[in-house]
Amino acid sequence: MAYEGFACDVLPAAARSCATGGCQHCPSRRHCLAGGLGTEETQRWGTLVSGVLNLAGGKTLFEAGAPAQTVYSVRAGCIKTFTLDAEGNERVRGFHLAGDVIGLDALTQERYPMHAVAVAPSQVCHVSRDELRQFATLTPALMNRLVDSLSHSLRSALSLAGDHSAEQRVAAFLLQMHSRLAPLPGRPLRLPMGRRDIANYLRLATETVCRVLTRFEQAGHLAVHDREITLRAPAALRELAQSLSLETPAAALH
Amino acid sequence: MAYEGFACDVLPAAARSCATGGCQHCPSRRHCLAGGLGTEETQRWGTLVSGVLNLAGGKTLFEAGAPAQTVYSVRAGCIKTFTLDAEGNERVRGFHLAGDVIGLDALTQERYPMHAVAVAPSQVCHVSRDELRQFATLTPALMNRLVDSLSHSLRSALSLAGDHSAEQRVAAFLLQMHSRLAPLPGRPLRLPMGRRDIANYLRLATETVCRVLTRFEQAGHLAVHDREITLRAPAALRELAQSLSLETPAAALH
DNA sequence: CGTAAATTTGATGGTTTTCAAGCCATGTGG
DNA sequence: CCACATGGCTTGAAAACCATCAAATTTACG
Repeated sequence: MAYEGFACDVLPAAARSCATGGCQHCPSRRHCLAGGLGTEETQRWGTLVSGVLNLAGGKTLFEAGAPAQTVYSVRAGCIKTFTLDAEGNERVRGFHLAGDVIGLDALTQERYPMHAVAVAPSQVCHVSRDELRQFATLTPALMNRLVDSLSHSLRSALSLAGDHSAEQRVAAFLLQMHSRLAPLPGRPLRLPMGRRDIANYLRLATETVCRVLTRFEQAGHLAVHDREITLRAPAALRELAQSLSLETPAAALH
Repeated sequence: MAYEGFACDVLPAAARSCATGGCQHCPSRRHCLAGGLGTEETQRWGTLVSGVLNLAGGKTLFEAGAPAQTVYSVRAGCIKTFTLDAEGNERVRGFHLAGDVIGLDALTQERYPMHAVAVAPSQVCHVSRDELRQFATLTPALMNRLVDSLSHSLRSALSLAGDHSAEQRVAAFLLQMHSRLAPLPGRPLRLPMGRRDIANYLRLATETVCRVLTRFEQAGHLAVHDREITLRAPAALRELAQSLSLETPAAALH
């Protein structure tokens, strides 16, 4: 079940703060929601974080339909969110890396609309939905981060909506992962998730993702070693992915 | 340009009210944003409507990037909204029928993110963005309609995001049009838009839409006469379209 | 009535999926 | 330590599906 080993894995805020020095010294604070906040506000933010949860790869964070009282901020690792259709087929909706927030839907809804599972060993911070909501109304900088986060989700959801070729999708995915994981210059990009999840997310067959990767490798655009990928010609990938990002002049509902 | 013949085509609110008896007697009031309001509130709503615009088929209502001071409520006809990508290719984002509202983005943004063009002869009501925003904060029923309208847009946008077969897309489209246009029992469904716009909206080739329609006709699911379509076996279509609607347990961002 | 546009049908080709098999790493039990 | 099973990844061959090109037919409209 979801919270297997919960009690053992959660460090109370005090212990965590003691162990890590609090949010001010969190290694992923720059990417975190709290990133744009001042020192004082960051401390206040730290009091919202009621604990840190360690999740082994494959473990469930929460399930669709469960009451949503908590928003999670990813501190390390990778969480995938997905839905299940009527036939029980998985449908990956997104990957959440360090600094990403999961469960923002919870701000306006009572239940999680998706399942959330750790794809790699991960750490996530608990944040009370109600306290976050309250704090956000008092802190414009935080509210801006929340809105940014939501509109970013929407944009990336819409960018997958178009009919793009397999190469365009994979190229865009690799570039996005590269910018989000930001490996040190010269170091390879290590993808936290497997080919099957990537393919599902991009709405492609697993084999197609493989083939596109080998095609890119043969073209000299990158080097593949299992889940480690070295981008050799990011410009070529960017050219391929272009139409995926330029497509939406502004965030577009209708 | 957008407002060609604007001055001639707009009836001032007073004249319109005189001609039609006001929003209380508008033929599409049940589908309108004002639909859920009480008599008194509907009258107040009527004062927000500053005019009615007649648009011939093919005429532009507004262009992407234009300052968004007005929200439009479709009274009759059909307006399509679309974006243009870098190469100038059109991309249909939605069709707006009687009762739909166009430009709700304008509630939070300064400019229209999309182009809006009448696909068939249409009538649209002008509503001031600022007055609508003000009125909505005072009228919970109206605010609910606004949120419903937005979440409906989001859901339909996401339902197109999936990778579905041409038959699934066309079936879902026809069912949606059938329920929104609600032809009298036994009467055919008259589509306001052409095959090209349908195909573009569904991310298919025009020819594919044609072929699917003839395939449906040969299967006995419907009868096609130009833009008039009679659904003979809605259940068969519903079965095909199922995965498109059941896919999202709840409105899902992430 | 005639021209342009929209719709339909046919033939062809390309991209992706599907089915099938092999490879490789990891882990387990003997 | 090895045999073996497992699951993820990769590659190959065939088929499905849809887009594209081309042309016939119909419809719309000045």
